[in-house]
Amino acid sequence: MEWQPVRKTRTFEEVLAQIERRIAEDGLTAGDRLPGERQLAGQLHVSRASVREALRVLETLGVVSSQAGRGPDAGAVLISRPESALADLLRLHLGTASLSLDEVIDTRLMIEQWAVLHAHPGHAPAALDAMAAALERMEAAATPQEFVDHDVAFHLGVAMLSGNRLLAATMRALRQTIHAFSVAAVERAGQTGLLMADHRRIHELVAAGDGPAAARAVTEHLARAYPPAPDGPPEA
Amino acid sequence: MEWQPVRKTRTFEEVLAQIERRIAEDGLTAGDRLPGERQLAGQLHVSRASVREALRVLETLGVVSSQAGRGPDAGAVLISRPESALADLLRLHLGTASLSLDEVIDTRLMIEQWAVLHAHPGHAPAALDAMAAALERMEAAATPQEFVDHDVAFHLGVAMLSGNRLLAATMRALRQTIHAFSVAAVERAGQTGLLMADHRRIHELVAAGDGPAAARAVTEHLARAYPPAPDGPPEA
DNA sequence: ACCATAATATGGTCTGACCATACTCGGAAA
DNA sequence: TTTCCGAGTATGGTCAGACCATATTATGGT
Repeated sequence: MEWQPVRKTRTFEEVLAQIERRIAEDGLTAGDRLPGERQLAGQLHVSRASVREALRVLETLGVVSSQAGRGPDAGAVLISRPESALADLLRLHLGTASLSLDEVIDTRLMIEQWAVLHAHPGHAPAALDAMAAALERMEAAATPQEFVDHDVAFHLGVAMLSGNRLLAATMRALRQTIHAFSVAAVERAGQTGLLMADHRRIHELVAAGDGPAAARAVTEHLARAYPPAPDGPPEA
Repeated sequence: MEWQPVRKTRTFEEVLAQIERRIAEDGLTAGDRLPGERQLAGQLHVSRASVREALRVLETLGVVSSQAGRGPDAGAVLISRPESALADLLRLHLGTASLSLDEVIDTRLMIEQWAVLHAHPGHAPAALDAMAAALERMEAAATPQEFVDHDVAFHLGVAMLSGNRLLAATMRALRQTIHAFSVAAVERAGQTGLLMADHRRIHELVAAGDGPAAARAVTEHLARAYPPAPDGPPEA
């Protein structure tokens, strides 16, 4: 038998847990501030260095953002833009090579099909509203950038139809990548009329509760928005 | 007009970049070691604290793992087990409430159904092998813990059928959560005979290339493995 | 040859200090 | 009175040096 090394927890991990707990219990949200480093260190009876290591972890996790020289109110700010951190994470995990377009699109297709087929009565209305709002803004968009901004919001709304936060989180995690791909696609396509028609159709079908038809519409839409995959597998 | 504050890079970020560069240039892989903290600090002419903050970031990203007291050969080890970091990320992003069982199971179901329906001829053989190996080990498992270890490996194999690394990465990200849930489920169920029969059936159907039937089998399996959801939505 | 002990190097932590920045507030100038 | 400028002050960022517990390696005695 082999002895397991007891895995003594390092103090910054304890600090991390306490901060997380505090965020949860106090219901802190984006924009709220944590106590200053010295204050935290004092309250938790640890050194400032340990507090800083914990804050560094929270920062790479995309939870807080620190800024020097802020006034007496002070401390790390809670943020809520985890996408980039998650994207970095994925990039690092998958090795040097970044995700292929196919992989991202397939995943998108999977999530959106699932979402429209499993729209949850309790969550769908809010998602439908978000989709409708995104549609309006898309119409008024002047630049491809702007159009894609709202396009992403629309598809995020689709992902939220089922009320499954994990799906929405995954979609948000892919936001950056999707955005980059999409701007290129829209600029290549030039006109957005067909895409908008697809969007409206999807929205209508979901609103009418016709999941299967919506799923087909989603499939067609993604096929139209992104080149039909020339062929030839990327890897040997 | 407002001036952007030039965002002076903090020294630990510079350290981070240098370490990443070094890893890439020297072609370091899992198991290789970085120089010790003091040595790194000396070479880069920064304090040990800055080096440690950088290492903490790399640790959060799942790139390295530090361990105290190792001999003169030294430093942080390169690893390739990003799952826990990703899991933490997701947990934090989704707010104070952790994911519900339903959300995790639904996502699993979505991924596995998609995977068996879109098995990629180039990637499926390797995944099938992994599934078969996991099956054998599951039979020999003595404890629920052990059984679940290989069960998770089996389902990870399922997720890899399509060759989409994003799906596999997501499944890996959920590994910890699934593992915890599954141990409880297996202990509750007591006997694993039915589950093993499901596993074998899924493997056979995929091997035979019958995606639709495999998808149905996956659905049945997950329904059997996890209680049929009493009812009553968790949130108001 | 073998095993227990000492030496050594490492990560983990703490203390106390200094810097540059950003806010606050009081007093001088309008 | 109002406006604006400057000192004061608290913050995050960084550093140097120290101590501890642990893990590896040498050492030395049996």
